[in-house]
Amino acid sequence: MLSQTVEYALRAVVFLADKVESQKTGQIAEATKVPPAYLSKVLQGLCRVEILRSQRGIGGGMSLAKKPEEITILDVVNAVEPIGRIDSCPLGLKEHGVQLCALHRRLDNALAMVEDAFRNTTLAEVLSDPNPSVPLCDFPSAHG
Amino acid sequence: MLSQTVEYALRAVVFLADKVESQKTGQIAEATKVPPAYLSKVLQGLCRVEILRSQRGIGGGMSLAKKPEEITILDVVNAVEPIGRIDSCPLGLKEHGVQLCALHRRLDNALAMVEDAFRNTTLAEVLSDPNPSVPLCDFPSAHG
DNA sequence: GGAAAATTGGATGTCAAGATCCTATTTAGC
DNA sequence: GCTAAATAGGATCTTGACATCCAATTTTCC
Repeated sequence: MLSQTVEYALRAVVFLADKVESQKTGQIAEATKVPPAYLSKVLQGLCRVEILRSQRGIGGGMSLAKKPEEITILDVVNAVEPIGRIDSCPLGLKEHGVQLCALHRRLDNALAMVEDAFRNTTLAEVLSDPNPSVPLCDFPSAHG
Repeated sequence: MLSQTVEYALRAVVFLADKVESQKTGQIAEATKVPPAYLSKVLQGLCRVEILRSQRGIGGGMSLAKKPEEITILDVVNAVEPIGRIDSCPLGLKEHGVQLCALHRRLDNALAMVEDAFRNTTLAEVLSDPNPSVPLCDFPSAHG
């Protein structure tokens, strides 16, 4: 239900949120197990919406454009593939104004719950979660 | 975030939940504004999991295989495109057992909320919703 | 200024979802 | 049994998501 690209993007930003220096896309790709060439495109997209910042040339790479406390899961998801809330009748009929029918209102409520959950979770919260499994599952807690 | 096919399937079952007689796929397609040939395939899938029942020949068509109180949104969604809960680390690492990391646990929690919401909504509830917009937006309340 | 290191972006390939069409099969009614 | 009405299912087409590759551009360091 969540696209592969969203998953890739989230892995990358979580990985970067833990780092103080910029990281090359190759490093990020290896750590997050994402195809490097494809990850490159995904990261470009995240740069355009200013979640990431890129630096070319020697010593360059990718880094967060904001503090981890200022980036939410929703920011990342929306940059890649918006949740797609239902804001008007998908059948296109306007007979009932903006009010959704029972079916679509319930579907949209579910989407709203997801959106809220994502909006209320920052990268900082993910990193500080007292979960014995470290983010991305396979990283020892080597920060830097 | 919800696939087009899920939307089509839900429209069809909600439409049928309101009918006592079986409906031809062409009628369903027209009412729900879904491409007829494609809807046919979707309905076939719903028959296989026994959400719908089909009847060939003159006077045949599609009808619910169960009472509207016994079919949930989740039943329909799962028949077409399962929610895709995250039950193990997407990176494939097993170092931390079955425990998800902070990122994936939060993503899975969001999926769980959707799953619960869908499991707790039957077609009967959708139909009896006191919403001024009738289901599928454009149907007058002509039952039959 | 030249070489090496990195991202950028265009072109292209692959595969599954979405969609269509046509024939086969089943069924009701005569 | 024959015919008309309906679904079943196979073959095919189209489009977008996912993915790869390579040349162009920017940047640092010497």
